[in-house]
Amino acid sequence: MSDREDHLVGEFPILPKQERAQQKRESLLKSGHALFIMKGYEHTTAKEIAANAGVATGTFYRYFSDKRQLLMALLEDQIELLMPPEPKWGVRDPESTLAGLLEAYDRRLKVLGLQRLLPELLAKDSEFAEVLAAGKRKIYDRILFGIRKAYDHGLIWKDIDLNTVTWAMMILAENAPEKMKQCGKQADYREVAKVICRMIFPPDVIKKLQTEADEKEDNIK
Amino acid sequence: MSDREDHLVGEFPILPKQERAQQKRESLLKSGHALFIMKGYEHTTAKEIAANAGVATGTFYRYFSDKRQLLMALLEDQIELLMPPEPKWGVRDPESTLAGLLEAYDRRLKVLGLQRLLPELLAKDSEFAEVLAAGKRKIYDRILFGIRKAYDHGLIWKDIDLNTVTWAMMILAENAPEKMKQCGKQADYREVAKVICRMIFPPDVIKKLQTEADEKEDNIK
Amino acid sequence: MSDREDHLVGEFPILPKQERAQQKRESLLKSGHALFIMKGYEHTTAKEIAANAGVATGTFYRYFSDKRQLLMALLEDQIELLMPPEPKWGVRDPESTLAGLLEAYDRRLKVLGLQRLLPELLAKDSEFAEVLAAGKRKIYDRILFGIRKAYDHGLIWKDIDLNTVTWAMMILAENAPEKMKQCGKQADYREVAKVICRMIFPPDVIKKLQTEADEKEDNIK
Amino acid sequence: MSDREDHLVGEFPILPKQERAQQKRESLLKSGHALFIMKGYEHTTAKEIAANAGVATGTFYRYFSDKRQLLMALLEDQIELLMPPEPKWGVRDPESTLAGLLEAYDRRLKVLGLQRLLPELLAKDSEFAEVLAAGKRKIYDRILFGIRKAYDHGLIWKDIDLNTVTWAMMILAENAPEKMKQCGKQADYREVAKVICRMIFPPDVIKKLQTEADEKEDNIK
DNA sequence: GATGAATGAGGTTTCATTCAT
DNA sequence: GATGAATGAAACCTCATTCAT
Repeated sequence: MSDREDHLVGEFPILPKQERAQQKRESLLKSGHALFIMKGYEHTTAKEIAANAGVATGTFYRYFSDKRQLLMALLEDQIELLMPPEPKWGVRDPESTLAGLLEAYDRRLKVLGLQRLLPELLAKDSEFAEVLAAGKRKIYDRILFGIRKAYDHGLIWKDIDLNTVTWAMMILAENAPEKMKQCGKQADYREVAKVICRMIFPPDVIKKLQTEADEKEDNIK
Repeated sequence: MSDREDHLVGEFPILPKQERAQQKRESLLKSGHALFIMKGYEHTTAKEIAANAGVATGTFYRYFSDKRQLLMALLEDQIELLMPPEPKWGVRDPESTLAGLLEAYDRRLKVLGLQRLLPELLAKDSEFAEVLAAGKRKIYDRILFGIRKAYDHGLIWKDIDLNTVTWAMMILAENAPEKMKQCGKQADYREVAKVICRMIFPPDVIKKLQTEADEKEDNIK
Repeated sequence: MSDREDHLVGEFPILPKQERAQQKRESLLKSGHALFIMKGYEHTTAKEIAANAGVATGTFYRYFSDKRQLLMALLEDQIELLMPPEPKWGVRDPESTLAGLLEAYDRRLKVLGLQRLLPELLAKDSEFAEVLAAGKRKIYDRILFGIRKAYDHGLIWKDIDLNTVTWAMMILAENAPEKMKQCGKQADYREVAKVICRMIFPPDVIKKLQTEADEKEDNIK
Repeated sequence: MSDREDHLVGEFPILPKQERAQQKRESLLKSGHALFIMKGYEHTTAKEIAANAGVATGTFYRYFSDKRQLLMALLEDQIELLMPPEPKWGVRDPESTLAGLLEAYDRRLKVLGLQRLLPELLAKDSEFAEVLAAGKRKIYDRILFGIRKAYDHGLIWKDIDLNTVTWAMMILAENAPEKMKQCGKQADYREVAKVICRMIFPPDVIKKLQTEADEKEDNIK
């Protein structure tokens, strides 16, 4: 029981330096990732993860102290991937910009896919909550940064709370595509983007940005 | 729990059998509900639910065939409660209207609280998915109905997809308060409402509706 | 643990004197009998027996201290029924005599049907073993008595152990019909009887007895 | 158990993995066998079998999917052992022949001992019934084959049904010794054999075969 | 390092029996 | 007396984790 505490942080039992070892670690991560998404965290056994990765059960525990830690590693590895590029709002048609971002974000989300199993874990495991919150916070900060710049350029509603818009954007980016798909519709990033734009930009700004964008395009031609 | 105590004082609790049984069922549901939310579905055992409800393990199985069915019952019982009242968009300041709706929805959501644990289950249990989707669909339909009426009255952006706005509203209503709280901020329904309004109504409509609302208020005074 | 001993003998909790009570007792016995045969002793629950008898679970325990005791009662009630009538070997064609006895015995065995579940119980419960052995012994004694009389009349092989023949007869009477049926053949009591007769009577006796029997029949005509 | 001790003394037990596993399987089979016979199938728990075999509960389930399957394995493994050697009826004193066969059969039956618990299972588990019936059928066929040869040599009653005799023999072989022991007598295979012989062979054949056998014996002297 | 058999705690579920109504 | 809901011990089985090879 007392050695439980040790696991909480989830230190590497061994730093895999060899090529082969790295491969095995990767293989376990991939296997765990796939199975967690397919069957859920609780219903995936360490044995399965190992078997699916082509190694023995015991080997699992050489690379991860725990089933829990494997999930942790997945989160840490992959939450980075969700970072959106810094958006340039003034540069071109904001709806297109946003639609592009949404699609990219959603594509990564699909790859990640882990969010499905997080809610249950959050309740039990505050560390997960922290790791995840940290990741979200980073994304949030980057988006907020972009929003703020746009705000300073006068592109955004004067009388709105930037934090709230930012959260709204993230929430929509995370959930809209899945929700719509659940209802049988293909996710239409363009439409979602349009809606979000209404949220952020006053109509005249949108028009102006679009006109500018069209002109640039014309110039290019 | 508190009404248990009542019996100790005065009248003998001659409850018709059926009623006692109902009470026990309720108590199991409540217990399950609380534990599911606190510890997650997978981490809650039938034994715990029973103990927490003050009954023996076996009693659990008199009322529910298993844990899954208890959750099912919770969902079916409670999803109705989430139905928002039909909103009257034209009647008064839309931001206030919306803020009120959001707060009410969120309050009920807190009571429900189950959504936290659903994602993991949805993947494996199509029946859950169906029950839940049916519930969501109903809410969606009601919101869409309100939106459409407003649209017909020319209150809403002409060039926007009503389905998308509706989904966006639902998603924000479901997630915004929690997300914001996760980050330490008190949920500010008013701000969220404002953001959502920008999404739906063109600025002039908002202004007009607010003016009308103010006038009405003045008249009342 | 100590009160376990009390049950061993299986005293009646209450002597049912009323008509209705008797009926219920009967009904429980019948129900238990049927279910034991259909599903086996271990796989039959007290609840089922009660339900099938049309009474409440608790009522079962008013009439029987135990599931075990119900089986006991069945055994005691019914083992009597297996007692064959005392056979008159010299009187008529022994093969017919025997075939008749076999068929009757088998019919009662079918009605009883409990023998199927006894072997397992014998191991655990010496009391069963005793009750059953007592019953068997009685049957054995009756058969042996008949055999002995025949022996004294010189009808039976001089150089054979009467006990052994008697056991052989009982064993064949108990098992032959079922075994043959298991293999898809209709039980042919006549053939079994013939075989048993060879075991008991020297050929000349059989011939003599048959001739006498035929003559008697002729006389009747 | 006793060979456990051996390891403590001298050589290190480097057994190839597979062999160790085999040993464990055997040990579980043996343990299950013993407990089934001692306490009956239903009254034996998987945990007990494991404990008695000196392994953990979980280990049981590595080797057998459940109790039922262990019994199945016992049946399949051991039913072969019951196959009697092909009897040579004409060769020597048939009573001796038969007595020998009976004793051997019974000895194996004692080892097997499982028949005690089968009846209850047969009713509910058709697979058991099949496995067992198949085994019995094989034995039956072998006996019948011997009987038929003897019949063709004119050694057996002309007017008797060979199937019936065969069944009768099997039934007696299976049950006679146990039944007699139940009644406190030592099983007297010789007497049983004598009785069975009367069933099969006409008296003159028996006499002839015995005389021949005696002469051979004399010659040997 | 790698292996996978072994462990045993702990979850799920059943059912003989009791007991308040 | 009758009822059937309640009890909780005990069976079944799984799986995270360890450890001998």
